[in-house]
Amino acid sequence: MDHVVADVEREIARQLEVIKRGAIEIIPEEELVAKIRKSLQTGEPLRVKLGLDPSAPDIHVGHAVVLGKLRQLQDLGHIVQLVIGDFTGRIGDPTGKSETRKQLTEEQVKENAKSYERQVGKVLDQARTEIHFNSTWLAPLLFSDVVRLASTLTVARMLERDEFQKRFTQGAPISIHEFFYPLMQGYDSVALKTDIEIGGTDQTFNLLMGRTLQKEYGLEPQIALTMPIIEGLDGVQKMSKSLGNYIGVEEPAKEIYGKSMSIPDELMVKYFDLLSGLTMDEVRHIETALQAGEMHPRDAKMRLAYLLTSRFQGSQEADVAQAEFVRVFQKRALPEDIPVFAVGQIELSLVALMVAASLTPSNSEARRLIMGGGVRVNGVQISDSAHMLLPEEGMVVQVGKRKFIRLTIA
RNA sequence: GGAGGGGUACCAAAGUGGCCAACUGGGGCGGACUGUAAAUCCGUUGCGAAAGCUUCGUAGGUUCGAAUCCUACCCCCUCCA
Repeated sequence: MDHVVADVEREIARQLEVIKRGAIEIIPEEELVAKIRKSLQTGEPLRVKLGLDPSAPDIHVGHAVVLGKLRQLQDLGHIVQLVIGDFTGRIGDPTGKSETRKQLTEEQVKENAKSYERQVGKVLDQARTEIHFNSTWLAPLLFSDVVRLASTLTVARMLERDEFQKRFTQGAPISIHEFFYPLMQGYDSVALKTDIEIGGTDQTFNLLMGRTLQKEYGLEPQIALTMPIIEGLDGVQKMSKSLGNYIGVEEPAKEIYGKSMSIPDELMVKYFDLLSGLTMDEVRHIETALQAGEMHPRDAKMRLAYLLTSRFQGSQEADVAQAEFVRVFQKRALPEDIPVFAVGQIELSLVALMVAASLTPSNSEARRLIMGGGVRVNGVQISDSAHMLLPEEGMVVQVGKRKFIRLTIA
């Protein structure tokens, strides 16, 4: 009997260690220990929830931090509840921008959910993943239910949320309905009897709301597990689709590799730590080697880029992407496969060609680029914006560092 | 309900009858340097080959001419109730 107990304790310690790696906060840790113990004793897996925004179905590397943690939890035997916020999405998350969201249709929601499933499948274990739509339980609520929900919180309490706090002091608008967002998200945890809810640190308030509401409804409160927010390619703002500073998990290998190479050096170790899949020790090793100047930052970053690419697109693709990167950016040679653009063999202006091949969105833009020295034809810089050219088979037009087309005579 | 302030390009912010397609900063893009890093420097940042056209919350109006003046409307903020 004694060693059974000892085994349980050892297993708890093991699980805790896995869960803690890379996490910012576990609120509260003692309750997590209790939940794990109970799970081990009853054989019931813990339910770990993650909320997803239905309107932006592009999973990026920032999400992968959280997804990676979920995967670890699955590997520990627990269950993931993905909640597609199809109802919440109609309200808009109070993270700035007061644009009212357009309501998604049923089909769009279904489609986006499919897309999520596919992308998330790159990281999660499908067999241990449940997908829920929160309209299922939110839509049927009566106004009286909503009042009951709302009465659990005070305005002062609501204003504790960073985002509200900030906007309130800045005199920026806060709509009343935005207060419902955390309430709804919290109610999701009530409906699903969630044991652990995971999110970025910016979600802390919402995660705690789940605890509050679960207690209010006589349930055992969930644990809030927060993960670091990862900065995007600009190195300053958090990675997000709307800021355009993201690496999408479904992007072509070339893109993932290239974008990874463009992250600032200061961010490298963080990326290694949270996304590379390397052990703590390996990450430490790279970190010290970099600090000591024993490793060229470029080489470290290439390793990172390779690991990220192969994680999402497989190692074969990663090999190709790396070789391509070396060829194009380090040896300044032409990429392997340049998109081909068919033209007639008639003289035409370079500007017109660039627009026709959608290398640039407008003629003005094309002209600016030419005058700025950003355009090459067969490797020769063209600086005359009125430049005319007679297409030849195989002629290569390059715009900037990375946009190429090869002409073919139609 | 009352009083006051405000809505300018991707963002911030000047401009208050012509010199404004709109100062400046940030961001973006391109170039030099390099490691598709950072820092720095240069150019560029509504559309159009140009003439010119469309832009300053929305709709009208005054004027030879408006982002700037008038009218109505919409939205935001602050204080009072």
